[in-house]
Amino acid sequence: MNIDPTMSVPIYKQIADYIRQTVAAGVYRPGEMIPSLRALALQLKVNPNTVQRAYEQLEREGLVRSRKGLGMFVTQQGAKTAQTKSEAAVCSAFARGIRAALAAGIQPPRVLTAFEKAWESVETEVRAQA
Amino acid sequence: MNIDPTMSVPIYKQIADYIRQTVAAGVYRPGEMIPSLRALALQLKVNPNTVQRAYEQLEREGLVRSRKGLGMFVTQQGAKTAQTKSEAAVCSAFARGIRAALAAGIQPPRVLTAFEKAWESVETEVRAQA
Amino acid sequence: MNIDPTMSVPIYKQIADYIRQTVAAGVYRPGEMIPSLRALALQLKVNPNTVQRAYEQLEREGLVRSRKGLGMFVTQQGAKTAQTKSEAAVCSAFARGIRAALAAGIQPPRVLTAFEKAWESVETEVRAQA
Amino acid sequence: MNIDPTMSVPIYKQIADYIRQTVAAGVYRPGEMIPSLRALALQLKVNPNTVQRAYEQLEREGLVRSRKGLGMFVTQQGAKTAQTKSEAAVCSAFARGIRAALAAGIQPPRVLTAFEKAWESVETEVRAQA
DNA sequence: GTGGTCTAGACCACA
DNA sequence: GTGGTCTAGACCACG
Repeated sequence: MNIDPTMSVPIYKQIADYIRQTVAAGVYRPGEMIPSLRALALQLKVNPNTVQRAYEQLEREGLVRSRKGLGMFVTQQGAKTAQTKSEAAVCSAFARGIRAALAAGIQPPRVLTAFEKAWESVETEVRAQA
Repeated sequence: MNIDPTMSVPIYKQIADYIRQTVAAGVYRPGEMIPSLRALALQLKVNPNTVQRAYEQLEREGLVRSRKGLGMFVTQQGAKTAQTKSEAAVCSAFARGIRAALAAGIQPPRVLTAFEKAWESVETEVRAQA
Repeated sequence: MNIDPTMSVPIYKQIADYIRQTVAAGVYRPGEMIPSLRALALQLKVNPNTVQRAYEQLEREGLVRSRKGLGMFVTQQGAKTAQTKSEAAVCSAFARGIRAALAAGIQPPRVLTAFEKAWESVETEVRAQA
Repeated sequence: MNIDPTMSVPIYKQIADYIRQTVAAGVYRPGEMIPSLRALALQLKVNPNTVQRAYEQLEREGLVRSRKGLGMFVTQQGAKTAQTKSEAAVCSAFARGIRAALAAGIQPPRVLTAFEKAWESVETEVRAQA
């Protein structure tokens, strides 16, 4: 997992996004526990309050549920919720891009080209990490 | 033009993006003046300082050049700069979406579906405005 | 540090120049935090917004990086950037003087004399402060 | 004569500086008339008010004196005044550079190097114009 | 506590 | 009229 404290995206959001994507991808299944607050804070070398804030948001989304003294557990509908949320985020990012493109007078074919270009650049990133 | 003060994107950035897209679309051509600080502030019902901040950023990007007592003028390379910047913003939005999709374990075909869905939703918006 | 609000150079630029020189001189090293907005504003008796404006410029130059909730930190290449920028500013001031001198028909030997005179006057200032 | 309306130096100051340097260089001698307000405005394609402002400043400096209906004439002590003023401006530019250099921890030998570099760059400019 | 944004209103410099 | 700077004071987001 990669947390970059220098990015403009706040740390707590990076954490929440990461957990949500992980649940959506099926790494943590309904009923399973996600990493404990303190363990994750230690691993990422961030303030426990920051992790807490991320976990609060996930709980508000209904993705996980805290059981006192035990930890945070993925809810039964958690996987589905995570998938829906994640897909909505993806759609929203695409919509923002398309809206900006049309406003700038970029023609539809060129918008598709931009999409392909973005795709390739992401694939290159992924390969570089591996 | 639509400014939404409730969005997380700061107002001054929304204004800068709007002007940049406008220049990219050829509404204001090199050598022409963009709306005066106060005029735009009145129209958008925001503080002149906020518009100024947007204009400062555009000047830093080399899109416009300010002349005291006269106004802000689109530079010769302004149109090209605006197009490049705008396209980069579009690509970046797409890349963000794709990255999030892959992280959430969404399969490539479904990513394309999401893109098409986003496209349609934007088209619906545009029609609604017209 | 001396801020002179009566000078034609805007205060926020004086502050930015001061911090840049400080970083160039090695007072703040890469990874270290520069004074907080409010602290510096109090010390200089200026509005925090004015200091912020200076800090924004330094961040744009890549000298520092802001982390919300923590402060502004000198980047790894910050020291080098600061030195380069500072030296460029010095050269530019000299060039402006030389250009003015030649335009006024001052002969090269007298330009050198003027430079020596300026040097002595600065040394006198420095001694006076100490 | 070169007036650049896009520069940060205000136009009226560019004009005043130019005339002052010209007088210092002996192009216009005491008792001679400098170009008429309207003629210069036409030639430089600037607002006559702007030229007027430059001329007002020169008159305040005691460099020229207006004779109603005739024009602006270089005063008897005008040449000397212009030379003094010009030299002071040169010294001041040098002093600013030296002050910035010392503040940035640049060692005296390197300051001299910067001065030589500036000199060469100005000479290159001059040759390019010719 | 940190930085970031916004408003209201002032004053200045410039053409 | 134009843009540029500054203050005072508010509210928010982040750690």
